[in-house]
Amino acid sequence: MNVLRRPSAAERRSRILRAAADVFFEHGFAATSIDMIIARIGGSKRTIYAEFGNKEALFTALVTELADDVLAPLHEPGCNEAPDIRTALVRVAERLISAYASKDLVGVYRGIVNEAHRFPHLAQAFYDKGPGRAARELKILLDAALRRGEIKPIDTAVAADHFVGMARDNLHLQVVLGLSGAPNEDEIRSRATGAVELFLSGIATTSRDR
Amino acid sequence: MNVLRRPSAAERRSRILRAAADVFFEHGFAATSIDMIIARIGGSKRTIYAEFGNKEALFTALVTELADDVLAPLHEPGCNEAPDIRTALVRVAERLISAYASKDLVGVYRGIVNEAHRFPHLAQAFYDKGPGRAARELKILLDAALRRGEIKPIDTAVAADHFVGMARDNLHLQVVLGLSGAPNEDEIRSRATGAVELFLSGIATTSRDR
DNA sequence: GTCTATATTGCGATAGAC
DNA sequence: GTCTATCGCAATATAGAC
Repeated sequence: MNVLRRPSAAERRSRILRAAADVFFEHGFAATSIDMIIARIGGSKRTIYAEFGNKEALFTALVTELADDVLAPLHEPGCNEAPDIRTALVRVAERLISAYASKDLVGVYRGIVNEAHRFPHLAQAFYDKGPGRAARELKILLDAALRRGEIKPIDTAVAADHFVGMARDNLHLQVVLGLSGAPNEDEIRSRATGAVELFLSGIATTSRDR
Repeated sequence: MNVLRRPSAAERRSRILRAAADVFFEHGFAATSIDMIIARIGGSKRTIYAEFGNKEALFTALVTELADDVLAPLHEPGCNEAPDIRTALVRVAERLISAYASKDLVGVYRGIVNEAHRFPHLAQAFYDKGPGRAARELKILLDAALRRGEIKPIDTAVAADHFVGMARDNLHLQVVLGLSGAPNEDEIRSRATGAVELFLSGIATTSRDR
């Protein structure tokens, strides 16, 4: 049953995390046993314990690493280097909406909501890395636009929160509740431009029309 | 420890629901036993089973009835009878924000996110009664304002979704994740007017300044 | 209190790396 | 050949269900 080549440490680790994610997301933290993960990928419990230490650490690792992967596009260099605030916001909104509707982030979100009392530090880390960081970076973007005179003098931190809220939207909620699948490219683009249009025409000094 | 007067059926029912809510919200559906509820209010398991049938039905009842209670202010008569769209929106936003941050709604939300796969109909009902209904009623409000010429010709359904998203906001997320307590009156009012200002200046035909 | 499930650990055997 | 990671199984501990 063994493969011929011994997989690298990184391969092994990510295989474990992928399988663990699938099982944790389907059954929840408490109802997931290490054996269920082993059943999917083979190998020995000892390998998992050697790599992660214990079940909580495995859960923590998969939550943080999966969240990092999903959210990475939001912080790519070049993300903030748009010619104007409108283009920059559309780009951010598309990535936000897409991330919020992704299977992995929804799984992570559900897991954290379930286990927030058991892993308070994890809930904090999730918020800081996701919506918190998005709002912080957005505030920087807005401050720059403010200096360039592109937007009205408003509280940019509050505006950033509103924007992230709009991007999260009822669509994210429907996905979290299992009422809707992931949106397609067109839907994401349309929602992103719509949100930016609404957001911008509110704070732009020059009130453009659609 | 017993009271002299036998409580009415309605009193008994709501006492059970209150206790059940507290226990379910603290431990989650799976980890809650009927005995834990009995331990809080006394009485017999038979009373609960006679009233609700089983654990799932009890959970369903408390989720729907608590959600109804929390969301009732959103649908009160008079809510839509404001002199202008701005006043109406502020009123709606305050009630939305307040509801989203309330202990009961957050508890219900967590429970449903946990058990969405077990109670798909419940997730659907929760969405329809809460964010879905709010967006529907908001759309009616916006359509009326549109006919009165108060706002630009936009897709009012999408705009309503955006508004509800703004109201839900990072604040709601922080409460759900246990990172923040309920906001006070001032914070709610300030967030509501801020969101409406941002929202309105985007869609109002006359671009007012703050 | 008993019983079951499962997290966690111990250890000899083995397969690939070198 | 040695060396090391991994495997497979067995054993221990413990928490919760009944």
